[in-house]
Amino acid sequence: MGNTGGRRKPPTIHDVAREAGVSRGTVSRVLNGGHYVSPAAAEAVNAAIRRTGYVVNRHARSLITGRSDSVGFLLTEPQERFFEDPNFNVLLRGCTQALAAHDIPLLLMLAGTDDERRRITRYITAGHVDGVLLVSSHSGDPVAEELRAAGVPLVACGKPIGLGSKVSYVAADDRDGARDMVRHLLGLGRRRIGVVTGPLDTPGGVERLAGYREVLAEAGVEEDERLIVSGDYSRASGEAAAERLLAQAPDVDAVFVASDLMAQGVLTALQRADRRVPEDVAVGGFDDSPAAVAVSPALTTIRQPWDRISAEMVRVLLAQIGGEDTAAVILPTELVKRASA
Amino acid sequence: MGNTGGRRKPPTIHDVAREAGVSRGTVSRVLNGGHYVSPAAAEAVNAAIRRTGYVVNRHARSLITGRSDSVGFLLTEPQERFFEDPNFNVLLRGCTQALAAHDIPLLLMLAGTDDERRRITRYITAGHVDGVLLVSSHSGDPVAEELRAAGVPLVACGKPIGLGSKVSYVAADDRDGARDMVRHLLGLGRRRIGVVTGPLDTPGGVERLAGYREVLAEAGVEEDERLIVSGDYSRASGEAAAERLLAQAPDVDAVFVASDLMAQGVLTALQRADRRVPEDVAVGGFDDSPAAVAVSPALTTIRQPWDRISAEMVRVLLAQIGGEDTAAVILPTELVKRASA
DNA sequence: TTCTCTACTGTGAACGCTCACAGATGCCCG
DNA sequence: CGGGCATCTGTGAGCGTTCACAGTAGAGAA
Repeated sequence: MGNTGGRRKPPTIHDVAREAGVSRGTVSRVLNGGHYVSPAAAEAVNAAIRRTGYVVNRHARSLITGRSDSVGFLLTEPQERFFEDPNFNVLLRGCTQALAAHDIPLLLMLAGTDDERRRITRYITAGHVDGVLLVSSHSGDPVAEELRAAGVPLVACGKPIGLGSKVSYVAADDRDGARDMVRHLLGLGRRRIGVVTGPLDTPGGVERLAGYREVLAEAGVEEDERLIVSGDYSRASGEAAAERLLAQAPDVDAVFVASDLMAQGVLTALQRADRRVPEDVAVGGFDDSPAAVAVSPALTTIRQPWDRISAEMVRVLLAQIGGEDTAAVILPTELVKRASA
Repeated sequence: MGNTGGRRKPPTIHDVAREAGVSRGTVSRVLNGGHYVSPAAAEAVNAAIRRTGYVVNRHARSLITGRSDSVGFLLTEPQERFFEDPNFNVLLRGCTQALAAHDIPLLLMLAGTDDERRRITRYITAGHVDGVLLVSSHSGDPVAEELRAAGVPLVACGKPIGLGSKVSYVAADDRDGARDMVRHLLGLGRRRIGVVTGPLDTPGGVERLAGYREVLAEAGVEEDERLIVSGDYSRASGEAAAERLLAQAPDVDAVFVASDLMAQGVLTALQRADRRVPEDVAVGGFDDSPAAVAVSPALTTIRQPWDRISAEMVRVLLAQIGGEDTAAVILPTELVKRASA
């Protein structure tokens, strides 16, 4: 097969100008906003563009403007965790589409190895993208630090935990979501409420646990360390955590699990231990991922507004690229009641 | 916060040349292969590059070479189906990493709406990417046709079904995988083997069904239309298909399901109908997705070599960009035995 | 010596665009 | 009627690179 047909040389701004009977400058002005052009000229140019099928050469434009009109979507560190997580897909898709609306392509960047990390950092700091959407649960991510230091516009998904310079971020209100869920479990009359936390070096992990603690304290339920176990958001870790929980606190009557994926594992473990859900043990998840309805009983869970998160990330990043000062954005979550609690 | 620090103007090839005491041309030669440069000059240039932190400006390079040194990863049509599919992630990651090794960024392109389709087609045909990795199960995909007609290097994942000009593709050997699975079920002594096919407007759907038929014919088992039901690769469709199957052919003693996701649904339906797996009904999946081990019993399934598929797609695409004629690549699958069959 | 060949190096032009600036036109106001 | 202003248009320069070409130097052959 091969390149049958080949690619013809595309028309340039010059061709359009000649076709429309105006100068390059006028065509350029029409292309960029259209200020200070007469209606007649604009019309002629647009017609010529249509006729010639002209598309701007972004390389030439970028060369002079210094902008690349593209942004990077950077995933650092534990790729498996995210790639297994359906929310990642929703986020990636949302960002891609939000950017597409601005005609800005998204470059996918996966920093797994140190070598990749170096390459990507160089690529970004060299100005090949205008800004970066960062997904990194890691505390004190060195790539993020370096990019921030280089003054690269940066918006993180989720609160970047740890230290260092301040970074704009967009996140769901993890703590408040956790509070809602635990309140719901309390409302069901449960008092021995366990928790399977996420990794405690991630903001989500920390915040969801904090919400759990707050509500119990508020309600006057005394805290019991045996009711607290932790996982790493994976299904398998949820299963293992639930086993530990059952061993440490056999009288548990509800579990708040910090992710649906882990909740799947918890359900498996409970089933094996012959505990009925929700009669014996109510289970609450977090994420409202597809997994939540795939299991039986369907999971009561906390929905994170991923579509809004991605849209906000893009909005904030573009604002930052535009030179504005941007702050953190926290979006509300929603309790989704299903069969498991 | 905002742009504290700001971005300094990066060094150019000119700066490097001055620093190394040579001309632009020599630096450029070192950058591109290093032929016809004296060892001394090359050394001086490399030292200067290291000292200045120079990174080539890809826009300037692209402007003159006409190459963009980037490729698009294009997903057309039913986005939900793919985004729910964990294999998609593996593929995407594999392609990104394989390209990264060549220092080529991957642009993610999602063609959902007609508007997006138009925009993306224009973007690609304008030469903003050198080639396209295409994921599209759709028959006669108009975007693919248009790209092919424009002479854009193109490699599809899976055999593009239907008509039109020939397109290079990389695929797992669906038919052979199906054969392996059905042979395995026969080997277990099952004779009333049902099948839940994928959508029959996709190559995978067609090929896997063909493999099923071939083996049964070979084995002298007479075909029974009641044993054939179809789904769309989604979990829910698998569940519905299994219900139909049980109603039409209650004596079914094995089911070959064309995807693990659907197999999950099949398992649910069988459980509800009080059929034990694998004792009453053996179940074979396809994909070896994470879902395969997440369910109980764990799925016997066919593993597709996704890591090799992505690597091959990139290899073939780069060859095609380099002007070579490329053909289809078919990779072998592997039977993974677990509890369900 | 002179001529040729190879290895290497520097120079200008060009890629397609935007931007700053200068010029032109028309209008309103003094 | 001239000056100021707003609106519109064309022109040249330059963004950072590669590429073709010309040119230099040294080695080896005639």
